[in-house]
Amino acid sequence: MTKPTIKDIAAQSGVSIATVSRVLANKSGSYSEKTAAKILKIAKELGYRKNSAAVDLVKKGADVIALIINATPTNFSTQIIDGIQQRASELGQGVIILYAGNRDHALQHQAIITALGRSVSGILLAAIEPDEEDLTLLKESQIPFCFVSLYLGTAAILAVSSDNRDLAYQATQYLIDQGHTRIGLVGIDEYHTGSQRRIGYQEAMTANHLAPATVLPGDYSYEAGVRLLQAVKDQGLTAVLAASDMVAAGILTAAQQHKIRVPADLSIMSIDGTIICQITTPALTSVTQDFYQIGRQSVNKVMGQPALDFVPVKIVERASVVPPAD
Amino acid sequence: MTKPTIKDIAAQSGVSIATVSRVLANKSGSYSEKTAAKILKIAKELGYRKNSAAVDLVKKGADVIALIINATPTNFSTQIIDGIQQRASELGQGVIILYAGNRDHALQHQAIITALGRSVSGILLAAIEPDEEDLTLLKESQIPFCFVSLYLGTAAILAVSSDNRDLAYQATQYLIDQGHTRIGLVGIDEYHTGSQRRIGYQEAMTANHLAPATVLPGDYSYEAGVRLLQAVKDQGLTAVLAASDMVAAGILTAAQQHKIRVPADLSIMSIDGTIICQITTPALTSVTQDFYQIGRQSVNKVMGQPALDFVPVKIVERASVVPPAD
DNA sequence: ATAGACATTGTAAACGTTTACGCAAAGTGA
DNA sequence: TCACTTTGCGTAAACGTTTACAATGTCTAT
Repeated sequence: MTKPTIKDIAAQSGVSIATVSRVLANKSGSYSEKTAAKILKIAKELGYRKNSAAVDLVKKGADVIALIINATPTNFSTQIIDGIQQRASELGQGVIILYAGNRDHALQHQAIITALGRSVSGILLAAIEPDEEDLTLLKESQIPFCFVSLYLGTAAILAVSSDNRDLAYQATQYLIDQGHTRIGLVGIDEYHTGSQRRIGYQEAMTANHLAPATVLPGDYSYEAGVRLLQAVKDQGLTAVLAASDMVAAGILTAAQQHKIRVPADLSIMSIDGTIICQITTPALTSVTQDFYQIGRQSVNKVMGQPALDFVPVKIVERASVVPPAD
Repeated sequence: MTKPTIKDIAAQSGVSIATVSRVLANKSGSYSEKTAAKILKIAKELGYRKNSAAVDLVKKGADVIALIINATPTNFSTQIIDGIQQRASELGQGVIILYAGNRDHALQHQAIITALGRSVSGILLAAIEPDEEDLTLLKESQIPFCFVSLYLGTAAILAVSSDNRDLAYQATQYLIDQGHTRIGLVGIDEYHTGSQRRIGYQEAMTANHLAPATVLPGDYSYEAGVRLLQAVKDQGLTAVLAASDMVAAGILTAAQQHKIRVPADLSIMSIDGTIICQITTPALTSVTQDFYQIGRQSVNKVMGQPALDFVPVKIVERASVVPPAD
């Protein structure tokens, strides 16, 4: 009782495999209703299922978008995935997700290789910082790829993200408008996203004649937030812009352990705006990214449709930012 | 400049495609070092990459495990994925993740079809409640499948999870040991996992001669927790066992809005033990599941290796449970 | 020198589809 | 009636690998 093929269906229904294939592929207009009905019936009886490998082989490529994603300490991924999946299915594309571990280089590379080997119709890289090798691999592959939630700083490489410079500028300006002057940027990485945010932060500070106080690098994780609180305290900051909701949460709980009151003694503004912001006490004021939209736009882009480069952010006020005490 | 195949390599190196294939597949002992070196060099120069479709076709199946996962409101997924990925790669299997949306039936079904069409070597279903149709589809497919973090109540179907009955029993007993008598179970679903937990809860209550007070069904989400607080209050409970960290977080923030002090007025014990438990104030005491291990064991199981059915849980005390006030 | 074992390679079939091409039958317009 | 188009279907090639089998050459032990 082996897996049935179109050959079996052909045999049982007394037609050629070509006809079976045409019916099964819905090439309407090239078969009669009668044979179609017969074939479909037999196919169902046999429990027939198309062999995608065979289809991909002859069609030279799968109608599938590969999404490579790493285990970011932060958890915006489901919204991105939702957006991608939705838009992809509107365009008749499936989605397979390849997991690149936790900034694990080998896994990341492996995932790219896998995607290329499957001749997918597009590759999406979410929150992935590529190295040179990955990049040339992708470029030479002839298959379109697009970075998601990461902007490499050049229009030559497809990408959809928030405008990190602007995002940080807005957030910093918001803090300044509240009356803060000793503001730090905490938990950013040292790569593209981080440096773009750093620039926005610095621009906002100098535009308001404030000395850019402190940038404390990290890796967007909860633990980074916890660890960096000491430095925040030492610098005598009255407000911080946290690189992610997780960093914000880390700073918050660490602050509470140090008897630093939030927001009375320290205001925290978070970047991302996931549900984490509602869970903490106090709830975190954030500059919220539209991850769902980022997802959608990225499949547009990788499929050659018109798409946004930057998806707007918005500030949502919750309870973790107030004017400084002094 | 089309994508190079073994044929191109064969032509350039003056050997047959069979030899190229053998070298590229590392069939050691069936080729000489010299030709291997030559072939590998040319392959690299050409930027050759195997066509997985062709390989899968002739090999009748891919060395890949498909993981079907839904967008659970709770976020234990990355740990499960980590475990799966790790163990899979130890066994020489790749992993592709198929996203089943948010308990979206059509998508769920679609994902199963896709996995079957790709003749993967195993299918893992994480936190998926199957319907009859899905189940027969899987059973008839001849390819092994295993539920992850969900036990269907019969040994006939492969599954790896925590022992939900025992988990709920332990948690309830813990609350009782703290002196609570008016204990509710909040946010569970009405399917397998939920009813197993309900049983454990009830057993613990009756074993301690307490009337099972209240079971408030939900969907494991933050919103469910928020919504159900009113009922918790109305029932005059002094402690709740929340179906997930997200539910617990929802109950907590809603309680704070109602000026109910946690844990002084209401103790909250959470099921899952993800990082969410550390983020809230107070931190959530939880019965913590070992999701990483669940992931690992599930690939063992689906690959026919010896594996645990139930992965032990442990109670970790944080700050959200204290003895009742009165 | 001879037989057998072994190492290395080539030939060709197979995997399950899609699709260009061709052909017969049926329909259409004059 | 004829010429032509359309409809429905079959034949066979193609996609890029793997692998059974056969062929060749080399080595070893007699």
